[in-house]
Amino acid sequence: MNLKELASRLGLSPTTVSRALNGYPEVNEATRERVMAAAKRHNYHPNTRAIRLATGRAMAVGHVIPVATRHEIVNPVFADFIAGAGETYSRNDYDMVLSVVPDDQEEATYRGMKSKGNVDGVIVHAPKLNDPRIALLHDVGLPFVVHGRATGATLPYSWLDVNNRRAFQRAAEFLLDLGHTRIALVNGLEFMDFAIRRRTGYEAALSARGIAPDPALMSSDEMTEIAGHRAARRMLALPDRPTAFLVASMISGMGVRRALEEAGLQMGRDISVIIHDDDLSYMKNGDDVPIFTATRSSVRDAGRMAAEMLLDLIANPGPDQQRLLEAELIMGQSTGPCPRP
Amino acid sequence: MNLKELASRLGLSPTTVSRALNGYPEVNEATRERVMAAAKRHNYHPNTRAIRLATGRAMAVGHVIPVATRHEIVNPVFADFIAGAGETYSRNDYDMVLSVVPDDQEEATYRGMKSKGNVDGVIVHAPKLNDPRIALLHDVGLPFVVHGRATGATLPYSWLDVNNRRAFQRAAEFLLDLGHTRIALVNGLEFMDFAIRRRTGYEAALSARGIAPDPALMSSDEMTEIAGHRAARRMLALPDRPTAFLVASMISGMGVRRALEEAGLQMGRDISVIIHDDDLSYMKNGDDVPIFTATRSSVRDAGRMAAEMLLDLIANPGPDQQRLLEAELIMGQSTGPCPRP
DNA sequence: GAATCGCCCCAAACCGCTTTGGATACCGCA
DNA sequence: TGCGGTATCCAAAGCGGTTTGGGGCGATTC
Repeated sequence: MNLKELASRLGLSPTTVSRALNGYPEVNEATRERVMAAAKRHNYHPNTRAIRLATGRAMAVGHVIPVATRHEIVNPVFADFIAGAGETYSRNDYDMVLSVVPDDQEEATYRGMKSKGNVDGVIVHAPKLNDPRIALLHDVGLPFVVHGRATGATLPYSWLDVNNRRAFQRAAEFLLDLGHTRIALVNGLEFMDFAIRRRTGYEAALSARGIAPDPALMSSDEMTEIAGHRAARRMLALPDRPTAFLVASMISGMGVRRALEEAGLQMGRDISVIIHDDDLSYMKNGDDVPIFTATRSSVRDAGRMAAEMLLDLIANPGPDQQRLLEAELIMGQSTGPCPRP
Repeated sequence: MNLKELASRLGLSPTTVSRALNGYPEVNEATRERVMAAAKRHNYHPNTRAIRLATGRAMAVGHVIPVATRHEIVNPVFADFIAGAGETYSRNDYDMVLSVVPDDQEEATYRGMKSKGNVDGVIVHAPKLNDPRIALLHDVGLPFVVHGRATGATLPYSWLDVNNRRAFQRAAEFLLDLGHTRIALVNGLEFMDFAIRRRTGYEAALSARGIAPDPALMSSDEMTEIAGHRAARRMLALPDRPTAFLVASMISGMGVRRALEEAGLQMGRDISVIIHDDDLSYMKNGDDVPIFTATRSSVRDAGRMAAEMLLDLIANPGPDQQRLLEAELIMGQSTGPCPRP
């Protein structure tokens, strides 16, 4: 069942039927209803491929996932972001196309998307320091929204980010207020922009209290259980071990917790831990009472909002949009006063 | 730069240029090279939208992710499967379109995909007992491959699955061989087909040794850290507590481990644990030496293979294909002889 | 009563490619 | 010399929609 056939069944021209279905004014209201009814009755859905060619719009947005030989972006945070963005796309009848490509083909992929015209815009994931993708996408001329920010980018661009600096600053201050001075940072990889911001927030809080950040208490690694465990274990073995941990993710936090348990330390009493909680749907920080005290910001909501920004940008190409989200500090059972005042 | 323009620059017809680029024989080899060179020089990429309309193929496959009010399919396993499938699609110039839809709109989504024609086939995720999607997709007439199997389905269909039953049977036998008799099963939700198969494998192993499965040692819940912890804690509090655990996933396993540590039990010595390891890229079961003894099967590889099966099915619609993968039993540090012989 | 105006509708062009059905030129061969 | 065959290319008709540029007709205006 296509437009032409539907039109002939109705004794109308394809033009009129198309207009009736798309809400154009130059069609009698009675006719429109007749068309609508017939479309429903015959289960007519316009062919997406034809619409796309005729309108010149892809009605789709791309997410490029570089699959690296070295570091994986395919991480649990990504899954939830995608889920959030996908909800927005579905609501707006857009398709989400995911391209999983070797990281050395990322540039070619973006250029190809533009010239092949299979997407109207893209979301940029996991920006790095001086991320080259921003200049690239400007050059290519594809609307885009960055999830996060790229320190060092000279060109303006649209982004949505969590205030990572402030979140970690507040978390550190909270620990300081509890009397902790030996506060460890178990950070993500520091070529990732968000990790840099978190470190600066942490350092700022310490410095403001006259505490010099101790490199021995700072680690930067992948946000896995293993890496979290490894970092915490090393730090706990120090002669002047930390009394508190600031940890980059829920998963890292589980590794840290394992190290604490191995060391016979009780979380919340002997030692404090604050994690950053992306509020992942399948990895909740506790049921009702949070396990970890946390800086929380739903990455799923971020996905929803970033997608909305992008669709808006595609619909009316205007000035760049920015949106900075604040994380909330959630009180859990993993923090308490410093046992060694 | 489009085909027509490229053709006129070359002094050729669009027909010839199209044929030259697509490798058809009815074009002079010298001409073909001239065309190829010009295409490269002018950075010509055929418009995807036009190709799709002209050929009637979408060059895309769909993955429908129902986002439930009740249970989430957006889980970490899903992310890795997608990554694997995406690699296959990229290699074959197919797009992957993800549809995140409320679960009550799943049927409408599949039907819409067919009539709107934006995908050539779909992958079905997380099949349930008597999954209605199989009959639906038969009805709709969209090629599909199921990741897993749906017990109770009457129609034939293509699938790729891990031999979950045998994996859990072997794991249970391994524990039995170590002298364990009180073996607990921390399973996933049992409306999921794979969870049912795992349970039957577990039960079969016990029954074969004359041990009646004890309902108190069997739990079925979401595969989260929290749920794993909850289940293990409950079982450890039993008067006749288990000496070994068979656990559905890496994440559940982390919850189980937490419960063990709380109970002061050392994994591998006081108590044994075997998990199922999907070999997730960001949640490895240890670096070189596995943390957990595990039944391992890469879900990423599964994604790659399922996608290949689907593309094959689309290219040459033939008989259904099935593929059953065996999990390997990986020796880790979490198992040992039963301390209470 | 003629000119003007809206309201509805339609024919046809167009989006950029593929594919069918020739057309032309040149070849070898009878 | 003439004819079938082959190699090479092209014009045009699609794919299934959207959109432009009217056209017919009854109502309104002068």
